[in-house]
Amino acid sequence: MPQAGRSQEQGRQIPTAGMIDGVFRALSDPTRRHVLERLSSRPASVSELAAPYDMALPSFVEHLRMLERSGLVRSRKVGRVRTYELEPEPLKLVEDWLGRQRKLWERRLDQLDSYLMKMKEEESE
Amino acid sequence: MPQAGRSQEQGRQIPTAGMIDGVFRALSDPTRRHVLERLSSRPASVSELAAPYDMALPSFVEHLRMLERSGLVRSRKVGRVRTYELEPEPLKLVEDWLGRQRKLWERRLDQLDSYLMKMKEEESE
DNA sequence: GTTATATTTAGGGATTGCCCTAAGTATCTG
DNA sequence: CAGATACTTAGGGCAATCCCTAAATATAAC
Repeated sequence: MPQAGRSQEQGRQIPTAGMIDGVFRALSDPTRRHVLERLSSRPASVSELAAPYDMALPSFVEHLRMLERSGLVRSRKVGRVRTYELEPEPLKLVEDWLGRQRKLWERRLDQLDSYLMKMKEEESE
Repeated sequence: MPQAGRSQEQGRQIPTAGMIDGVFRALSDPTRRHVLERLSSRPASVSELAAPYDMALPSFVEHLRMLERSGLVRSRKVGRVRTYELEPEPLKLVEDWLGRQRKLWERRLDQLDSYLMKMKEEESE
């Protein structure tokens, strides 16, 4: 009996250094981001996903392949229909990087602010 | 009297739909991400930034240009030295997208979990 | 079994990304 | 002003992206 639970970790990739590159690149295209948004409500087939786009099917499918290579989605084929669904782990990877980075940036800019504040104080003394 | 404060908003870009593409693409290269990390401690010149990399200078400078096109950094040239510094706004853009997305994904997966849970219950009755 | 449906494969064209070397320009230093 | 320093410009190669059309394959439906 085949299981379908999320607790099953088949095919999950180990977060390589290079993996984050692929996730960012996958996210750099509006079509692919829209597909991900679409998939956040429910899994969908290739043609369902392709319908809104004025693009030849093979071109569109290439986007799906890229999303799958990046690990952001997974697909299974049943009969003649391939269904795609989300895989949220990689997103956390890049979110972590961004969060970490933003904290550092803000700290740095706060330092700059207090430096400028101090300058201003000393200036007016 | 030239101001230096962060409160000055010169050259800030309006968040276009296409801007987020550029930011994600800029972040998709490890060299560029490292540069950003490096810049989170302090501004730096081209050669300071290039030093750690085993790469011809013109190649490296191309990365810097891409970072600047994306809006993630800004540069000014004084004498023969060009200095780069961070520009945190664009990062928030992509962080927002990711945060929004992750919430949707998690909701979706929670729904899946409760669905599977229900299936299991009904199965064992 | 023929026809419609859902992809997939094959191949090609334009643009961009990511690297290089070689030679320039502009500025600083002695 | 001569030489060192800090980039900048010019040009080229190779691979990947992002789009296309035409034709194949595999399943489903009548």
